[in-house]
Amino acid sequence: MNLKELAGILGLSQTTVSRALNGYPEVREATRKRVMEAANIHNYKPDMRAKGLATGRSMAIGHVVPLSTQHEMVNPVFADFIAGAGEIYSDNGYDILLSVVADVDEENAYRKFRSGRSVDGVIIHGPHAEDPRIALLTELNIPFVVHGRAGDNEDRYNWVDVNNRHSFLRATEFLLDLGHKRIGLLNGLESMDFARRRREGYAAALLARDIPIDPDLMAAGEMTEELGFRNAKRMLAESAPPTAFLVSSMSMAIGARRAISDAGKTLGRDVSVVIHDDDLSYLKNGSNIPIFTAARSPVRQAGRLCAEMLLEIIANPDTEYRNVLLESELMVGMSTGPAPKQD
Amino acid sequence: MNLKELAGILGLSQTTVSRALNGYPEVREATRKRVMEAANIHNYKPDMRAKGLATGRSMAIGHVVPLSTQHEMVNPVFADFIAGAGEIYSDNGYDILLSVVADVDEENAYRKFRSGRSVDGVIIHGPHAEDPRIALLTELNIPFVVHGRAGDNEDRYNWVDVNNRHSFLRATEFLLDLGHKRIGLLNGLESMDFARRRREGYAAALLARDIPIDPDLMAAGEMTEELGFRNAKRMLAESAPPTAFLVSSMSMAIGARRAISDAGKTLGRDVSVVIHDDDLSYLKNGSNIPIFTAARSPVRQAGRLCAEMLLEIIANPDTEYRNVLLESELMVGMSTGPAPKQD
DNA sequence: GTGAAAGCGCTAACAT
DNA sequence: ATGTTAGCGCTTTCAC
Repeated sequence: MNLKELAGILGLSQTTVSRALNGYPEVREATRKRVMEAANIHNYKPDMRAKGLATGRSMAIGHVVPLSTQHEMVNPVFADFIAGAGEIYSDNGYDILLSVVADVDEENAYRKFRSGRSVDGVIIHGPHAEDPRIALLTELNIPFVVHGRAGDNEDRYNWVDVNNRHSFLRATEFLLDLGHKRIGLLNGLESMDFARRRREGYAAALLARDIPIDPDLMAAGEMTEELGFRNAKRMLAESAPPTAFLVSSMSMAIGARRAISDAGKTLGRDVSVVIHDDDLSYLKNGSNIPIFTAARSPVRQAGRLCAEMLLEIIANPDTEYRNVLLESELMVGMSTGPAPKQD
Repeated sequence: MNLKELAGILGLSQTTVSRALNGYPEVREATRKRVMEAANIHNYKPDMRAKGLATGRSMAIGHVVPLSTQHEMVNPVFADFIAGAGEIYSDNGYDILLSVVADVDEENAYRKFRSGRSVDGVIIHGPHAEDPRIALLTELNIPFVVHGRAGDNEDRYNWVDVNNRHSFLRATEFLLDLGHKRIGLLNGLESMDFARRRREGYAAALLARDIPIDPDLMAAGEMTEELGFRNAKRMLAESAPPTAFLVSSMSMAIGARRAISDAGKTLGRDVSVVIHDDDLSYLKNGSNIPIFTAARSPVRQAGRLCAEMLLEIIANPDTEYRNVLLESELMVGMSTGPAPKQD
């Protein structure tokens, strides 16, 4: 069933039917009602491609998922982000066009989005410090929002980020307040913008209290359980091991937890602070685990905000650059120590 | 840059340029070469919508992500599956069209795929026992492959599944061989086909050795760490607690591990067997954790196979129904007990 | 081997 | 308030 057929049945022109269906004001209400009903009865739904061809819109948002040749891991926050953004998209009739590509082909994927006119806008995931995609998409003139930030030109593009620096500063202060002096940092890859900011926050908190920064207590790498385990283990084997860990993801925290347990440390006194995604269910009960506080990073909410921002930009391209800085939420899971300082 | 412009530059007709670009045989090689080069230089890429409109193909595969109103969790294997399928898709010029919808709207999402002609085929994720989507998609006459199976009409649709029943049977036998008599089952929601099969495997292994099936040792629910923790805790508190656990996902295993640790059990003797996804990095070192063997379920590989199968079906619609049954791989992570029986 | 023209299903400018 | 017509950018007969 297409427009022509439907119009034929109704004894109307395609134009009128189209107008009635798309809410144009100049059609009589009685006609609109009749058209709507017929469309329902015959289960008419427009061909999105033809619609796109005619209007220049595709009603889809592009997300590129790079599969690294090095470390084959899908961005762990991707699913949660999509869940949040997807809510907004479907409320507005948009779909997601996913392009899974080898990371070396990423640029080409965006170019194809552009020239194939297959999307109305894109979201950039996992920005590096100084990310080339910003310049590329600006050049391609395709509306985009960055989930995160890329370096320091923060006023030259649209973004939604969580305050990673402040989160880690706050979390470090919290550990310092508990009396810890040697705090191990298990960070993500520091080529990533978020990891760089996290380290800055960590370092700033230490410096503010004149505690020297020990390179041996800092590790950066992929956020896997394996690396969390290995790096924590290495640090714990040093002559002056850390008494607490600041961890950059759930997986690493689990690895660190294992290393702590292997090293025979008593769980109640070892502390990890983890900043990560929405699932912090493990905090909701008072069990005896070394992770007892976390900075909850609202990934799903970020997804919603990115999507809202992008749709607005698409609808109204000439607005100023916009951005949102979310605060993560410091959560306490058990009470073996004082509550975190709320600032 | 569109076809018309490119043809203009070359002094050829659109037809010839189109034919040259799409590998039709009737164009002279010299011409083809000239066209290809010009296309490259001017960075010509076809408008996919127009192409789709003309050919009837959209070069996209639909995946529907239902967001349950009850339990807001994204299918945990989704990211890994997409990574595998995405490889195949992008090799063949396909993209993924993702529709995130409230689960009650799922049927409508497929209907929109159909009438909007936005996809050439779909993958069904997380099939329930007797899944209505099979009938729906068959009726809509849209090519599809199921990741998993839906009930017992296995010869009436295309599917790629892992042998859940056999995995859990084998894993249970393994625990029995170690001398365990009371084995706790922490299963997924048993409305899901895979969970039902896993329970069958578990039950069959016990029955074969005349071990009664104790309902108190079986739990089914969402595969979260929280539920793994709670159910393991409950079982461990019983008068005759389990001496081993069979766990249906990584998250639940982590929860169970915590419950075991809380209960003060010695780690070396408590056993969990987990069947889950690709990331089993935690097994690669011999640390002292209660999870020491796992059935590795090749999600990414399943993604590849589903994608390959679907593309073949799309290319050749009149083939017989096809299916692939993958075996999970039983892995041993530490050697506190005998190696698993390989059968 | 190449080109002209029709058409895919829709929207939008221009009538009436 | 409704209809006519001309595209959107591509593929695909049909002609030469």
